[in-house]
Amino acid sequence: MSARTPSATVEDYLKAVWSLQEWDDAPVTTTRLARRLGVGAPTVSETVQRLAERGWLVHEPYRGVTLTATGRTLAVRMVRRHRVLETWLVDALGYAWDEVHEEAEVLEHAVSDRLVDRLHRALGSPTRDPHGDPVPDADGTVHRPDAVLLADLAAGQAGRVVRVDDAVPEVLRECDAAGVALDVVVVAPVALSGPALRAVRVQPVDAPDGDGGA
Amino acid sequence: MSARTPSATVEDYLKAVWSLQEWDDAPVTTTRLARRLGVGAPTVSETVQRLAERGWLVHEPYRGVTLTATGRTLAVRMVRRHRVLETWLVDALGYAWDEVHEEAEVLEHAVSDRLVDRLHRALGSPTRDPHGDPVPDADGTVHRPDAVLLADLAAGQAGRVVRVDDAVPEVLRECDAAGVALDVVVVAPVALSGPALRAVRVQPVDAPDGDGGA
DNA sequence: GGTGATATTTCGGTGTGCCGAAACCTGCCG
DNA sequence: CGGCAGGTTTCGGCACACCGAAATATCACC
Repeated sequence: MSARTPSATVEDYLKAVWSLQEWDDAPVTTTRLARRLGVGAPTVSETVQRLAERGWLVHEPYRGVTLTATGRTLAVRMVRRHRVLETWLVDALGYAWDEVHEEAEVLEHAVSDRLVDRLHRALGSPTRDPHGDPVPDADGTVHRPDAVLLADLAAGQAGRVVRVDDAVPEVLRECDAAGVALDVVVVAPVALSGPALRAVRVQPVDAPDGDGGA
Repeated sequence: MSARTPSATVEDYLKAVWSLQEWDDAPVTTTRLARRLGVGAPTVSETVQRLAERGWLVHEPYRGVTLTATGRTLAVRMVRRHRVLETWLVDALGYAWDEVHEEAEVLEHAVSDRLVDRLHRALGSPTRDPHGDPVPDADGTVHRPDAVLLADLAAGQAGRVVRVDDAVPEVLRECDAAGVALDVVVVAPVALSGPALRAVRVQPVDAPDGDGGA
């Protein structure tokens, strides 16, 4: 139950739990966490137990995990750090949007809240990162735009791109090549691979005036 | 002898060894390292042995440690990271010079060389950090200005401040209060505490026209 | 309602990095 | 040159974070 300073591993686990639930509310199992974190299933089982003892999450054995209020706060803080850092890398240092994820993944464990807040302000207090993901407020509020997977968009229907999952760099480069970028209006079907279609989220719009990309 | 990716601890130890020799060539003992790193003497003994096995340094038991070429390269890379980061915090984010050390100490383990190089360029390729310490080149070259301790400056002699040790924030704030900043010309004796007099290095100059601070 | 495939946890084991207590060198001083 | 006070290393032990192999639970299908 001790509340010591969380290690980078703890931060990673909590952020992973939160992220797995951001766009999808299927139960967060240890196996999904293992895949996400790139470690073995036994490691996750064990670590999850430690985190549960520390009060960051609740573990229902063989069922899955849920964040406690404390855990969620820490998780959202990590997400904020990650997204502010990605924005900084792109806006201030000229990185491409497919190059920032890995770098931010490491940096997020090393920046103080103070630094993140200054950085955020210096960047003009952006509300979303280069991939369209919302930047949580410093108080932990997250404004999630409701949007559908591009894969689920009915043929002929138009949608404005509001978010592209940044986990797989190849997908981002594929979007670049297809002209799919934030705020671009596309019309289904769009010529993208399956993974890419599931990485892009759009807000349906009425007036299909863009060229779509097909 | 394996050459795996160095951990943050390894980076800290190597940088500490290098730093203890930057302005002073007394032997680097495990005890000095322990004080510097804030860990116990047994820990240092043990860790130093691991680093020696990995080929980063040579350990002469009961005598002290010396960096190998590989170790020195890594150490200087860490110093470069640290100093570029400090410069960034001050120049781009408005931190005061007594606030950046701790922050950079953590960040230096999380930034890639690529990021540091971009940052360095974005800052205008500075050759020294906010405390006057030289920023090593990307290839590992360090240009150390020869300068004497303010404590050793003969009375009546003038000197231009070229470097202030940033290890102790209080010393930096004391300098602020006394008007001692980089490039300021002071005349000995200067009204500073002992630790501060030993933290400031000056280059003697012929024309004592500044007001000194006494 | 049993049974097997699959998911999950337990078990034994490893490397890193830390500690206090105890053993050990080294150099100095009488 | 012996002994003592330092500094230094060795020893036993701990927490974290990982793994593969083995045991165990769950669920879906017959």
